[in-house]
Amino acid sequence: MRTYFHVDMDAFFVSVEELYEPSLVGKPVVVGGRPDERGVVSAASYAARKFGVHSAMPLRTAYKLCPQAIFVDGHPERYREYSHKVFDVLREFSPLVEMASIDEAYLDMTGTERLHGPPLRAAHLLHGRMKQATGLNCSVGIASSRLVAKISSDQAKPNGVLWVVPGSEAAFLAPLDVRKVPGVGKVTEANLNARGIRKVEDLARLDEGFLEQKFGKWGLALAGKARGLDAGGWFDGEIGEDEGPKSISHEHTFSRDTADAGQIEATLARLCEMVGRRLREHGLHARTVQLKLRYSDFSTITRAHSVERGTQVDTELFEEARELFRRNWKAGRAVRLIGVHASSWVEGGEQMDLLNEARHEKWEQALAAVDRLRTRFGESAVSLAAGMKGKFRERTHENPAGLPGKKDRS
DNA sequence: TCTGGGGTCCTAGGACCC
DNA sequence: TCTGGGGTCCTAGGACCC
Repeated sequence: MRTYFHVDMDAFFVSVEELYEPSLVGKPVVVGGRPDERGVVSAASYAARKFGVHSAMPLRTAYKLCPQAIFVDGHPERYREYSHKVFDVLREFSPLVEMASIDEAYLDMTGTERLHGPPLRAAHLLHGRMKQATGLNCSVGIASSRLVAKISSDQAKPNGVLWVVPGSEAAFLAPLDVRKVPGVGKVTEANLNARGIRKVEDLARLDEGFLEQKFGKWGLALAGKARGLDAGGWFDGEIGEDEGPKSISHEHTFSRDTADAGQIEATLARLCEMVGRRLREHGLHARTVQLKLRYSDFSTITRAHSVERGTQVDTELFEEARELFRRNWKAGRAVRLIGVHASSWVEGGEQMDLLNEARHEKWEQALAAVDRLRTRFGESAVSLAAGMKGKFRERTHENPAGLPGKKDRS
């Protein structure tokens, strides 16, 4: 029998913003951008949630529901910094910690009783220590499987601790909506509801074979989940393994749909620089470059191309991405979003003739210098020439004329 | 002026190889 | 002249998570 904790930070982004701006505490706060921007809510304070505001909701909708809310931009660097602080606290309680996302983690607490006492005591110690060290509230779920620990931390929110005692898993899960099971989203919920399956107990009653037949491999995992088992899906493998990213991507939604090829390609260049930079940071070479295009009607296509040897060079990524764009964009059709996605890592530097090798080396050296400049002076300090071909940057509230600013000159 | 951005995993079809 | 499988890679799309 193992003991797992699932630790989930409460309204994480909002809480971090409150640390920087204490006057926000207790108020309806929406993190994600201004209410007139294209975008969705990243996080809402509990005061804002009372008005029906929740994450993933369009900002404009949030504004309609709660016009008095304070809308703030997100600060990913701040959240990453606090995520590291959270991790450090968790490591005081177990060597086996896995951050499942920026604001939640699994701990394998098996065998830590002599150090921290029984699970409930350890959880309360952790909870207090978290507040003391980071100033943030969290909720802790305790169970014999990661799946049940995750569901239980959700039930414990906000700012609570909940232990599902071994043996009581089925009784704990039975009355919950199927939607509470991680992996059951809108679509699966609707499919299950259409068959009269609403609660986890309805799911648990069903035959495994039936679920497998109806939902394939997923149905089998679902049958296990209904019984509180980790097998399959996101819960395989040991806690604490970090294998690094499997893909790196950046995308941009224009504040207004555009059919201006210059503007779109300039944005594409910028996205390739961002992807390239992160590939270099991780020491990765991508063999596959994928372009994503979303049109005004929200229809979305992806087009990918794989090459023999990988790259981490901005211009090479851009060549691939631009080629995909030119081949697949219907000229004149207004674009809402464009994205670049890199994947399929390979060891770099092999199988290149001497000329290309030299050129490639030069680029890598130049980019290392560019990365250093960007670290010192900010992301927009240096840009690919192609990125400037659009001659103007997108219009934003900071730059209503859409003109290149001081920061854009290189 | 409804619908972000960064990810993971799964499915399914076609190419290609043995 | 009729018609195997299995395995892997590539591509496109979709569900889901935070």
